[in-house]
Amino acid sequence: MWSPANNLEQERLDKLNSLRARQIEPYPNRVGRTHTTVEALHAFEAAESQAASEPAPGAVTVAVTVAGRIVRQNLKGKVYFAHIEDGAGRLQLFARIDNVGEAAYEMIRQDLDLGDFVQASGTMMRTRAGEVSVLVEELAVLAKALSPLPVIKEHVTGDGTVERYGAFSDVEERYRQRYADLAVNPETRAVFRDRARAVSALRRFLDDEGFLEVETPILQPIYGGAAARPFITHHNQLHQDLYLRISFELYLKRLLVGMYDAVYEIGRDFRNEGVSFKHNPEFTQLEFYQAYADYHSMMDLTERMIAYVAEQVTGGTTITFQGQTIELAPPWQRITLRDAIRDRTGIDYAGYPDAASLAGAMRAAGMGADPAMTWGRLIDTLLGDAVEPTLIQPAFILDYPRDISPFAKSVPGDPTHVERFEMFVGGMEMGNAFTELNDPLDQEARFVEMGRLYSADDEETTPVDEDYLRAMRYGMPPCGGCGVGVDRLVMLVTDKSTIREVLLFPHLRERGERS
RNA sequence: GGCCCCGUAGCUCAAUCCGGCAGAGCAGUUGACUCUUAAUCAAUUGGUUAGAGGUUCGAGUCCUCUCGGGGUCACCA
Repeated sequence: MWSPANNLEQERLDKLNSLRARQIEPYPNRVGRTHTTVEALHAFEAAESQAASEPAPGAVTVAVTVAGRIVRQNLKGKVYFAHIEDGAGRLQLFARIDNVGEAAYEMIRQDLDLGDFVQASGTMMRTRAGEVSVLVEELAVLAKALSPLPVIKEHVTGDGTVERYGAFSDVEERYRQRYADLAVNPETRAVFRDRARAVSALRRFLDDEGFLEVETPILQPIYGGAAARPFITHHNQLHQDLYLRISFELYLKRLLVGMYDAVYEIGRDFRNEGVSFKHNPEFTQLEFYQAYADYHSMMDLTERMIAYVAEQVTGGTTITFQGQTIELAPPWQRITLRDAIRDRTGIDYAGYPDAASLAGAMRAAGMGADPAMTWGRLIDTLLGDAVEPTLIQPAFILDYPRDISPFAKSVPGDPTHVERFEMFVGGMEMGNAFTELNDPLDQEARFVEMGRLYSADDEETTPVDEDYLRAMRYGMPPCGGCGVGVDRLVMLVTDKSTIREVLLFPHLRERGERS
């Protein structure tokens, strides 16, 4: 059973008990709200301007009942001012002992705290200072707050800018108690409204392009579609270990075998790996697959989609990300991986066709090169170290080494490369796409090849998915597929430098007693 | 996982360099105030300085370990 942790909570508990002792229910079941704060304000302003246009202006009477959380209060002798906030906005309450009576005024004076939810009934008016307010006739507690929220004071200066004092800014506490962060920091609420707008824009765009939204298993007997360590869980009754999915890829492509032309899924992937400013153990992924398409048409579609999302969230395709101006309107730069690496490092990896010679060239250029890495992994290292950080403006990097891309079709006439692109914006990888491999025998060979290449670090092996191969043997149409990291996309359009700022409840290590 | 930085009242922060009574603002409490809006004025409560151990006459401060967070590197398509 909870008990007060400090005098602030003790005093609030005393107030709650005092209310109950006077037969005032601090958590009533029913609310009688007639207007949101903003509706009340607009109703009054409309009535005011209508009255002003009439020949003989009379008193404006707009009766309302509003409800919200007390975010500021100011007791001034026998009058009381408070601002309440609801999901729509803020509104001032103005209560006088003459209007509400002595008993109610005593409750206001003694028992109300910042953070309490209240309901106020009265008529709209304007204070002498000009602020539209509710002249309160009745005031009721809707929910007593026992713990104090962080206190933030705001000062609106002459030019309309809001100065804030004592903002709740402790990063760890903001994440651990996101509800408090959201309650007191409107800009945090704005981030997650923007996130919702971004996700719904993705859906709208793909729906309009004729894609079908589907849902595939999160619990999978065989994981695959990416190189990542999975989370393992267990089904008790089936006596079966299951994996939390690391990608949707193999299930979505089964659906193309099943004759859907275009499908997408937005959902959670889980990867049992380190956390960083752009990695969380669970993250939101968008994957979409289109039959009769290839990676060129996926590029066209993807750049239009990202530009659409930016436009829907920010109002335009030119955005500011971490101090840099980024233009997301198509067309985006397209450059092969080989050219991009040669531009940045002077190394043309085509001249070093095996891992040993490439690693030697990298070391000669002063770069680290893990001797255990395959040729493709070395190239991937070059991409990550030398190319990725330079890609601030949106760019597609094309044509990847075959051995790190087991689900992509080869470039015609070039057995060492596959038709694959990754897209980068703001120095971050935002997505990954292929001309999807639909040759079942080649696919089987790739599984075997991957198993051989990665037997050393077996946890990242892509296991052979026999059911997926069976599906492909029924015939899979040529298709393009693309995956987009939704969290990173949201970082981009909300100008946040870490993924935790765009996750409502980012993963944090468990903490002991303090809470 | 390595390295660096951080953890003081409900919130935001001082005091740490160079060991010497643990402070301020907001919030709270009491009082004054019938148009305030960072309201104001007066008085006042509130601390296991993240935790454990050590050095010292004396530790928020120095040392060791633990916990948590941030950054960075490693890892990670």
